[in-house]
Amino acid sequence: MTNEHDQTDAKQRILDVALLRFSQQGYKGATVASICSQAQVNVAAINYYFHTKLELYTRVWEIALANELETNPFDGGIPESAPPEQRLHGRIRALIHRFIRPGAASQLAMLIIHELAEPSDPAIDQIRINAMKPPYTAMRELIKELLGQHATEQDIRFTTMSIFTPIFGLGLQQQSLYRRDQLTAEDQTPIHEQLPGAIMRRMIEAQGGIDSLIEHTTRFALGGIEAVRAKIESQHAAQTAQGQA
Amino acid sequence: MTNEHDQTDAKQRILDVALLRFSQQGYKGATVASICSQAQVNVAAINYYFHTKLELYTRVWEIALANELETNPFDGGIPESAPPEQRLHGRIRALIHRFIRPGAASQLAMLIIHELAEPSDPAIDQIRINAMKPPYTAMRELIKELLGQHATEQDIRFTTMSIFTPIFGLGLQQQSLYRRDQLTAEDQTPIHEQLPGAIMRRMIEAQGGIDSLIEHTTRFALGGIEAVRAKIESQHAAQTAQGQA
DNA sequence: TCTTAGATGAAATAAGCATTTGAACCGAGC
DNA sequence: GCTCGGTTCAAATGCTTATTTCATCTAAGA
Repeated sequence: MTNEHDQTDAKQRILDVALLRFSQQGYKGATVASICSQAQVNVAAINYYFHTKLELYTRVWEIALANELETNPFDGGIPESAPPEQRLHGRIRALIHRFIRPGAASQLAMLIIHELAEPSDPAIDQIRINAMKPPYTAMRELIKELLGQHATEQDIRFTTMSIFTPIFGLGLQQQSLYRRDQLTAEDQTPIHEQLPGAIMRRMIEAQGGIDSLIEHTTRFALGGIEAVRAKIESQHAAQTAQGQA
Repeated sequence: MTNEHDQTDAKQRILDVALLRFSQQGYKGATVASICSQAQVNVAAINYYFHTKLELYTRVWEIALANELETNPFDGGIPESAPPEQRLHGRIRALIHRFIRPGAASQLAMLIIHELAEPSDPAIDQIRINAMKPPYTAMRELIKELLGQHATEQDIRFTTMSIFTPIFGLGLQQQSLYRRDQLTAEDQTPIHEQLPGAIMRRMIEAQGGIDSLIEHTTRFALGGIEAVRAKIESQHAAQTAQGQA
């Protein structure tokens, strides 16, 4: 029978630790042995409760995704009725908080970044798509609205990419630096502190840094959108004129 | 004595193959055994000529960096005397060609992306900085010029990041998809083709896609810069007015 | 022709990893 | 008290790695 009350049961302890380690170190980086030792269970327990490491990993993704849906709305709390500029600001704020906020980036975001950097197994593709597509699609629709009715499919996708990718990319850089910190022996000078990404990290970690980043990213994005919109309209005007001639 | 003329000598064959494999698969992904078999040498040859895998890897970085400096100028061939907007366009074109152009991204760029995704060893930090800092610094100076004299350090760095990171990030996404292609068994439907990154890949690989991306990125960047510059100037005007009051 | 340093090869070594095994433990129900 | 199923454990297994060893080959110089 189950061993009920020795603190939390083994299965739950494994899940808790696995969620933490996979999000910090990725699938390969977090070894079965390290997870088990931290969860204070024998290695055989993983096989007993989850069959394989990969199955444990998919459980962790499911949990992280469920946690995220429960706590962080994609729209940053801005209602659909608000003007699109304000909704963009809300979404960018939500994304930056989720992917970049020092020490508080969501575990799902960290899992996504690890998978982006180092795809682990096709088995989790479907759940990965479930996690990534909705916020992307929502952003895409918003961009479409902001670019106006004459925007082509390419205009919309390229613009969405221009806004999304730097946030992903910056999150990745932060994680990369974190992993390098881990790798560097204590007595060594962390030479990678000279990398542009490290300077960015210091700015983000400074007082008010994350809010400045949100403001900057929103402003930059709106400026970029405006430029693309201007091009779309001038193109459309030219085509209309030609059509009339 | 040396075995001179059996085609090219073993050391060179190892270097050629290693450059290829490390840039495609990263440090961990490219195994000593696979490199040796493709170079048609015994595994002992790597130890004989290079001591360790890590030393071979640093040689490869040195070679990739030297190749890059020889063939691809950072400025995209636009002279310093050209207007800054045009120089930005040249730099963005050079970066996109280097990091994203399908099938033709430079080996140095691919090495950089792999290191970003999965840092291998502090031993190559210095050479990595040598490879990344000059183009970043050059871009940073250009942005500074475009933002005008009242831009703060933070304005400059955030803006540079907004232009640089999407190009890195997109290159990373392309590599990530490539690696996932490798991982997926032939008889399986590549489900990851539904990911936003895969759609982007198809657009880039289409006829004229890469040029459209360059045009878009430049336009978006200039729009973003303009928005940041407007904020800087209005802030400065407000401060000056306050100073006078 | 013989010597010898350089180069190559097959096999051994050692470490890290996920997974499996089979015995031991433990507590509820008979 | 005894059994029995769920649970835990230490140790073994089997695979993939980089690295080492040492015997063998090769060709230039004496």
